[in-house]
Amino acid sequence: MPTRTIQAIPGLPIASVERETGLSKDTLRVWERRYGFPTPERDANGERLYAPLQVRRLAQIKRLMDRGHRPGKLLALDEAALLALDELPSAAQATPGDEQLDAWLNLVKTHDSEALQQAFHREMAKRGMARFVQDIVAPLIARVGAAWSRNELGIFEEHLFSQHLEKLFRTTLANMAPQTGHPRVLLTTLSGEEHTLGLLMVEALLVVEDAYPVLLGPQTPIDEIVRAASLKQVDAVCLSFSSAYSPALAAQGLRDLRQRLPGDTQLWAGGYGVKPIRKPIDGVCLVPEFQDLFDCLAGWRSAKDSKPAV
Amino acid sequence: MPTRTIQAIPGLPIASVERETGLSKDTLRVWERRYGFPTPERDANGERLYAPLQVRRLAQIKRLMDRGHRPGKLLALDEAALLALDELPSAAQATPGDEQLDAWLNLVKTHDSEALQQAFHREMAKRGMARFVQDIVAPLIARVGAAWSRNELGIFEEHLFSQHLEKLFRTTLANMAPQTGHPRVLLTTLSGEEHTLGLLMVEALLVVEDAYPVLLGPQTPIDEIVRAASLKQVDAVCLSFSSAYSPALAAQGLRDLRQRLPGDTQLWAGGYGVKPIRKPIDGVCLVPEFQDLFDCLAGWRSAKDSKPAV
DNA sequence: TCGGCATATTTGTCCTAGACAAGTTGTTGA
DNA sequence: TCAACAACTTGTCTAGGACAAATATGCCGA
Repeated sequence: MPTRTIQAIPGLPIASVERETGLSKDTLRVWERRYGFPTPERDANGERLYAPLQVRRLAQIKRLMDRGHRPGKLLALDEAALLALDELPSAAQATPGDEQLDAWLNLVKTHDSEALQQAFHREMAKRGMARFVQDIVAPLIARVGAAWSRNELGIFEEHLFSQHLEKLFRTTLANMAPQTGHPRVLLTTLSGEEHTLGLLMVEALLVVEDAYPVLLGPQTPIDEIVRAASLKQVDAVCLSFSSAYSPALAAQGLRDLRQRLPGDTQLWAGGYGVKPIRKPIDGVCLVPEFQDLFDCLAGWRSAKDSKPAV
Repeated sequence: MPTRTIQAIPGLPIASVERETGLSKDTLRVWERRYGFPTPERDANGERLYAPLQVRRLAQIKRLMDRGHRPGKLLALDEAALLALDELPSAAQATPGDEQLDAWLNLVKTHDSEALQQAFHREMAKRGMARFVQDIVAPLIARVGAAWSRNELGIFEEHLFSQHLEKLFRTTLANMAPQTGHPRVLLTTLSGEEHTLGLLMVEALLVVEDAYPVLLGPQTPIDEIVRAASLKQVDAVCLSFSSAYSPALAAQGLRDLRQRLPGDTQLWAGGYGVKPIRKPIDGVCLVPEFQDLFDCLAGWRSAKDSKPAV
């Protein structure tokens, strides 16, 4: 068993830094050229070796960029200013939320898996699925995201939280076993959007409303969505966009998909990622809030009633 | 089943090809330079646009490389020879349940969700979890991947198949509810590796062996893995790598992680992605096959017995 | 004062082409 | 038959240069 020597780490090669920070090799090199940071050492072969401290700072800068800051500014700042930014101005931090949500956020922070799982089950039984999703889960996810960007909890806690929710929804849904129901709705995301939780929440809401969701998982290319819609004979396709997804990309993707989908197949788009889309897209139903999903559903049903035979 | 028609898009940019095939941009460019394949068009700006057919072939070549073939040979072959290679020598896996697997593959191709789900449950009950995973699920996943590379089924079928497996494992695991057991094993993947199925299979095997898995989900940065291991007090960390993950990156990541993890915490690495790693890494247990997982487990338990008090 | 539009800057990704180390294969000699 | 050495293969790194998409800034008219 090797004794761990602290100083023994000369530095990380560029590939490791890419993996750890999510900044591409090209970006790392071009930052060094343009801004003079980072300043990696070189090994005998002239290849970059990044000091662990700089890697840490790069990760911090990446986090701030995800909050909307621009690299040009961030890279000019020194250590202290960076930390100050990290603490302070996370936009809508002052959500005057319930104490209950705060209590739950605390369970997430302390990785109290058992308590969290129990609380979830209790609250779902108490409120019913629809209200549970809208009043608890969705706000809590937003809360956790905000806390992460404020560096109050790490990726580890966030992953654990996601896993608990996924487990909860999947087991609950498995027991509800929808073998029928209308409309039939295909659930997926476009390539580049990996978040599955939104889909699971929608699936849960659809099931309790006696619709028939077909969960396809994330990241389906557009032509495959079209093929799936046809083969599974769905009445609607529902896409989910997280806030990380570029609104322009989302709008473009929705237009592309709308064009290739049969006219009588509805197209719904939900999630935080569609909120910034101002202009309505022809033939696409934007569902920024879960409440709107019920409107879509009702809309389809009344349309169906007016021309019943298919 | 008719071969699916390739859509008339101009071509994929290099970044998309990297994502789809798992071949790095550098590799794609150097192959073009050295072997004259692939031969992408260029857009108005001189940037590469890869024909969908060539992307498919690149993915096929990658698959064959994971089986041990060398790129120099593969890239010199024509379409027919490549397909022949794809069929033949992998049949070394001529598991006796061959016809059965083919029958199941057919269920995947025809999106017969109900029949597939039923067959899964029946077979799991019949064989028990361990044999079910090793004899059915793992080969079937390989089969589906091969069928995809032969263009016999699309992403849609593959996603649907994955969703069924995920549902199956998650519901089964939820009911087994491990609140105790040893060793405690943290399950996750490095950043860049998104596949969750491997983790779920390992979790299932660990639970039936009376270990205590902690499922963290995919894409955890190294320092967060270290923090999670410490906070959750695990005895081992188990990473999963799919065949798309670059072996060099995997090895580098494992070395990085090994260095930061406490010496008494074991590190296991499994999945198709570790098969091409020849050189053993100091202090890391490579688990290319599920069978080897049991050896790791037994190894830990005998080591623990020899110094019981902790 | 404010919204809309044209211009300027910022920024990530792509390009070429050369180099080299680690791994694999092939050959020679004991 | 097997070890040692040479030759080849192959992925990843290097260096700037270039450009388009995203974002910021300035300007004009209402």
